[in-house]
Amino acid sequence: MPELPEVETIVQDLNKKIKGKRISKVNVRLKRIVKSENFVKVLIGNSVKEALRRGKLIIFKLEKENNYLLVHLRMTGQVIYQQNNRITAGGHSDNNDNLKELPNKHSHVIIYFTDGSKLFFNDQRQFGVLKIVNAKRLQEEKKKFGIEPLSREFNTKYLENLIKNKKKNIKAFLLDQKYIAGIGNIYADETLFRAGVSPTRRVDSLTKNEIKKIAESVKIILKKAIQARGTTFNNYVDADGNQGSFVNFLKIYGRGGKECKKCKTILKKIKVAGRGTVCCPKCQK
DNA sequence: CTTCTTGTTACTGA
DNA sequence: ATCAGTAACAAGAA
Repeated sequence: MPELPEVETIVQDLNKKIKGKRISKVNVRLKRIVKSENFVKVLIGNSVKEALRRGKLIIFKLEKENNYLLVHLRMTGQVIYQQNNRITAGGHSDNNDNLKELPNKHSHVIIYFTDGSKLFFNDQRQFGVLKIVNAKRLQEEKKKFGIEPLSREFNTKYLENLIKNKKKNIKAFLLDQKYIAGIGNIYADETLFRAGVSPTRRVDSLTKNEIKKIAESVKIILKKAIQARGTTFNNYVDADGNQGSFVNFLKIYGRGGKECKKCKTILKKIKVAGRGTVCCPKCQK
């Protein structure tokens, strides 16, 4: 599941690959994925100035007329860059089919560049979204997101102010993109385990020290995950088709029923905020 | 066959 | 207004 670290990895990779490349052709094989009428028209003849990220959203700044291509991968979306019939940029993958011939049956949009390279948007579940927006609309889209957790402004004090007068549980709060942008199920669970806070705790019950721990843990976990080029829990792959290695550092996600790495207590799998949630009843209070 | 999975939005009822 | 819960979206794994 592409969350902030996975999207960041993809964006960094793509930035090295497609800056300045001009689009010669666009093939929309599944119309539902594309939410803009002018999608093909805007892209053809345009070029990519740079790739950016806001939360889990990929933003391609286009050269012409202040337009932007927005890509949200949702659960199973992939953005794969292919040059000379060899894959050099990755995304979330399933069945390692990114290593096979592209396009495959999940390749819903293909962007062709004038130098012969291609960008594939693949999505098994077809929940991903591609659209074209202008500068004004981009600002509106960006405004829906809360603070970037890796920004300087995000610290204990900021988080303290953010949760003021809120009554949600902390897991639902961390997952809510309008408060903090980019955290999904994996990193919410890992963050709360590291902070020693139960996912079911209401935010108005947290002590100042717990808030501090959570703010610090968010940053540390996300930074480490980016360093590891993301989490390949199922099938995510990095720029060279290799797996993101953060799966080796997961302490809690996907480990329900197994022993806690800290205290050997059997980890609980529960449902919080409508999401499968793993926590240690002893380490997380 | 059923159930579960994940991100997001929409909707319900409290 | 705020919050919890659930359905919906689609496809596949178990």
